[in-house]
Amino acid sequence: MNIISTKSNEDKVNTITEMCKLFKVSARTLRFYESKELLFPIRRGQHRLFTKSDRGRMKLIMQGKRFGFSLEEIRQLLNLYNFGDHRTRQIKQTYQLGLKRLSSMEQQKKELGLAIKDLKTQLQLCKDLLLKRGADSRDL
Amino acid sequence: MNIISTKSNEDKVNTITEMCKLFKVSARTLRFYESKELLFPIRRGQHRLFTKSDRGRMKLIMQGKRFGFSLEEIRQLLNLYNFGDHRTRQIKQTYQLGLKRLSSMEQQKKELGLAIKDLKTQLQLCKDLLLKRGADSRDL
DNA sequence: GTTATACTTGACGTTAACGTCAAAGGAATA
DNA sequence: TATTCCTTTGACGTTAACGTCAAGTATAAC
Repeated sequence: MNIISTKSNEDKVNTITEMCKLFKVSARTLRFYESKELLFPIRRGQHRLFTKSDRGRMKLIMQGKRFGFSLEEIRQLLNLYNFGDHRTRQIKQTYQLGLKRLSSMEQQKKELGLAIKDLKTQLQLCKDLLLKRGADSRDL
Repeated sequence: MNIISTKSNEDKVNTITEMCKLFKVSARTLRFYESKELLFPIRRGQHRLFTKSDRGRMKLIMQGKRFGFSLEEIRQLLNLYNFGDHRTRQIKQTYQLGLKRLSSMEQQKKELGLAIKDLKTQLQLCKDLLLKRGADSRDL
C-alpha cells in the first residue's frame, strides 16, 4: 500500500492472456482490434499492457457486437468515453453520433419486443399442435 | 371476383423484382436465400414466383438479421412457421429451438435496456462538458 | 421479325472479422 | 548455458453474405 497507487484497480494493467480470459476472446482478436484503433494498449518493451481504458473499451465493443453493430460503427462511438482528450468540435460530432445510436437502439428494443411477442404466439400454436398430435406435455 | 380466389392476397404471387421492392433487397439476395433453403419460390417455366409463405419467411429473415442472427440460425427457426408440413419429431425439435431463441431474445432485450441506460448517462456527461466549454445548448 | 425487357444460371470478386501458421525475440527457469 | 514460455510481427487462409459481370432464354412490344 504505497501512497501513489491507492487506486489499485484503476491503474491495473493486464497482459494479453489475462485480457483473453477476461473477455473470452483470442489474442489475435485483441491485436486485430488494436490495429483497427479500437484499443490502445501501452508497451513495456515489446509486450502490450492493457489499461483500465482498454478494459472499458472492450466492454463496449462486446456490447456493440452483441447488438449487431460493426467494428467501425463501434469505433466511432468509443470516443464518447474518452471525450476529455479531444477537441470540442470532435466531441460535438461524437455526441451527435451517440444520439443517433441511442435512437437506433431504442428502435431495436421496440422491434425486439414485437418479435418476442410474435415468437411467443407462434410457439403456442406449435405447442397446441404437438399436444393435439398426442405429445406428452411434460416433453414441452 | 371469381369463386376460387376469394383469398386474393393469400394466393398472390410476386415476381422477383416485386419482392425486391417489397423487402428492399437485391435479386441476388433472394436467389441466394433460395440456394440456402430459406425461401422456396415456385416456378413458372424458368421464372420464380414468390408465394405468401415466402413473404412471411422474408419478414422473419429480415427480423432475424436485424437482431444479429446468422442466416443458418434463422433457417432453422423458419420451420416454426410451416410446422403443418413436418413430422411430429421435427416439429418438437423446432419447438425446442424456438424456446431457446425466445430466451436468447429476451436476454438480449434486457442487455439492450442496460446498454441504453449507460449510453444515456454517458451522453449526459458529454453534454455537460460541452456546455461547460461554452457550447450553445441549441446545437445539442 | 427484331428489338426490348425481365429473368435465368454460372462464375468469380469483395468485405468484415477474425483464424492459423511460421519465424523470431526476451525473460525465466532448469 | 540450454530450454521453455510468452509474446511479437508478418503473411496467408477462411467464412458469411452477398456484389458483379457474362452469356443465355423467353416473353412482350413495336
